[in-house]
Amino acid sequence: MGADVCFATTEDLLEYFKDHTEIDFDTETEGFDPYTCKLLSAQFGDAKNQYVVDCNTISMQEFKGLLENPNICWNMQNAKFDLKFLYHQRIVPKKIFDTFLAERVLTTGLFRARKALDFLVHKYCGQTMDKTVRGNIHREGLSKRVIIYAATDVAYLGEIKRKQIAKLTEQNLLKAMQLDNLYVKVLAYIEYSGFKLDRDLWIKKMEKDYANLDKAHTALNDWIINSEFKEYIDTQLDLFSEDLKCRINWSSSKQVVEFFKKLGVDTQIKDSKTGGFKDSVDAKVIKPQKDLSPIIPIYLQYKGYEKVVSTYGNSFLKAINPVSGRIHTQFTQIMDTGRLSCGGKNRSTKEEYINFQNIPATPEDREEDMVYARDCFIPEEGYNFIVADYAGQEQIVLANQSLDKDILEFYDKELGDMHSFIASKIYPEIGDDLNQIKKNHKNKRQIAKSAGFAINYGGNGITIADNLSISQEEGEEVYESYFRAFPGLKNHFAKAKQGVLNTGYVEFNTLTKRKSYIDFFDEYKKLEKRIREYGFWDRYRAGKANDTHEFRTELRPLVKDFFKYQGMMERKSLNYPVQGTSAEITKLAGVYLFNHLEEQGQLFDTWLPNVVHDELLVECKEEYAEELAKVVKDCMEKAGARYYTRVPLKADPYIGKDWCH
DNA sequence: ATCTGTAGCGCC
DNA sequence: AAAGGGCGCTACAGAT
Repeated sequence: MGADVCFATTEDLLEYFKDHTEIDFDTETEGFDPYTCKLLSAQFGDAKNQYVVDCNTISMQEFKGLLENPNICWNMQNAKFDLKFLYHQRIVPKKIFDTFLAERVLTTGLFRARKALDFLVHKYCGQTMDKTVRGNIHREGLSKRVIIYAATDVAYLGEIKRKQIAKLTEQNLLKAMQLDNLYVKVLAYIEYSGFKLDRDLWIKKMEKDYANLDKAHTALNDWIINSEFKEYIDTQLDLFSEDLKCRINWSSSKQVVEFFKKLGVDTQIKDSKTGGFKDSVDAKVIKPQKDLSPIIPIYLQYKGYEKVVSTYGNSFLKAINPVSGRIHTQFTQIMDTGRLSCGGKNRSTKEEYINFQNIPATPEDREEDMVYARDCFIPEEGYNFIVADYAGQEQIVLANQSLDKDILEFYDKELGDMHSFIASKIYPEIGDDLNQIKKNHKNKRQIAKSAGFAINYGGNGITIADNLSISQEEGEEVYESYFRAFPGLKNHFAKAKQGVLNTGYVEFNTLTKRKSYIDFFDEYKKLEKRIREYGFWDRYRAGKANDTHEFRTELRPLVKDFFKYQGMMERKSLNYPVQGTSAEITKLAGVYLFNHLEEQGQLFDTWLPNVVHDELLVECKEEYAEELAKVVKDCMEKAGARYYTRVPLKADPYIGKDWCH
């Protein structure tokens, strides 16, 4: 671009933008962490003029009024990043349009739009951005070419936004986009808040985990050394040692498979990728065979400790921020179902981020003297946690979406135990006294529980049979009776399946109309076209009968792929609306809560350390806790009611010093 | 030494 | 014809 660089004062900038209702905004920083890295520049712009503020000489406080002006929408690419640096200056913009999030909303399911702006500049403006200057910002300061580079980052945002809004309108996605543009402020705040880890307790936990792992490891090796499996004993003694050694690396599933087969364990499972069989020492495969040999339970124990030692170990300590003393992780805001994900690694800085969404839940029956991972997450001195999750969030969303008469009855009459209720519907002969079923028909209740779970995720009779280790026929029978019992659900699911096959996307709900697009839909349609060609099935049958080359190499794989894709789409069509709408409800609850904190002046005094799909975690001063817990409950239920009123979503916050669940 | 794919498993 | 949804991390195994 024919750039013309000239000097301007803070007053010039404020004067220029005073009547703007939208401003393109970006920052350059020393790095990714607002606690340890400085803000270098801030760029304010529109299509005509861009201002580059040197943050070394000018305080961002000069622009606080502008940035917090409620009439201005800030157009940003990946706003979460810049927001954290603004939060660090206690500046909270009111309205955001994030071109990165808009792109993800437009292309959910297809591919994951990246955070770099150059892709969108190319896609929407046909321009190529020169990113080579970026690396020099730190070294050469605000030189002319750096100024031009920095200004370029905000020159295109307005144009991208307008073109995105046209597409969002066309695809009926404006509301989904609005929700995520509201939520990005919340998610930035969650990352900025961080989560306090008790370092000493975590070290104690690691020591105990290591000791347990070591004990299990020794037990495994001793078992081998004292066994008949001489081929796994290393007899080549070390010069100064008389110890025999076990040759098996217990962390290698390949080696353990080999040994377990010799032990007589059935390691065969179906490979869903190839359709053939493969060997596995997955816990769910070998656990049912644990009575075969005492080494199997020891191995399972070893695997458990290996997991907590490796995944939930030293990386957590390394992640503690030297300035805040807390762990600040990174979330991704829009995955294929609109859910968040968490964790990751920065490719350039090698920084590793902790996944806050899969930290082991503390078991009900705590072992004496054990330290569990969640025990180590604590509130600051004088603060409390408020832990709030939705009760049966996905189940209730499904009830509202399917409006199945009998499922509604369960909620209307507050019958209590869902699994017993389903059992009573599948097996009418056991009556409808749910307490009695829970006590006297444990097996049928277990079948109902497992079936309900599988079916909600698109499973079928065979899945149920696999899960319960019952015959295929029995599994099919459970599947059939489930849908006989809930015809409304059956009808709802049939419509969902038809929908995705017709359109190539799954629409989550009627409020936001958020969609997840099927990335292999074109391929599916091509296969479908071939299969629908006149005479295809005659050729298929003839080929199959004669086992022809064409059948093996062309016809069979084609049909196989066709049905594989169709099955995948159908299962997504059942699950995504439930999972995705639940994610939206949790996001909206977060927005309501954030707005409350902002209005009450409680931001930076009350923290949001984590969010896990259906759960919000708040950290506030002890004296706020009682009242704020009510607000949290209210925000969550209000968010639920924005989507569904037929069966209300409920939340019940817990106040305490621990992250219990 | 570094990368990629897979198995296995943690959470909802 | 296949046969439960969504994620991310760690170890191994095999490759470069």
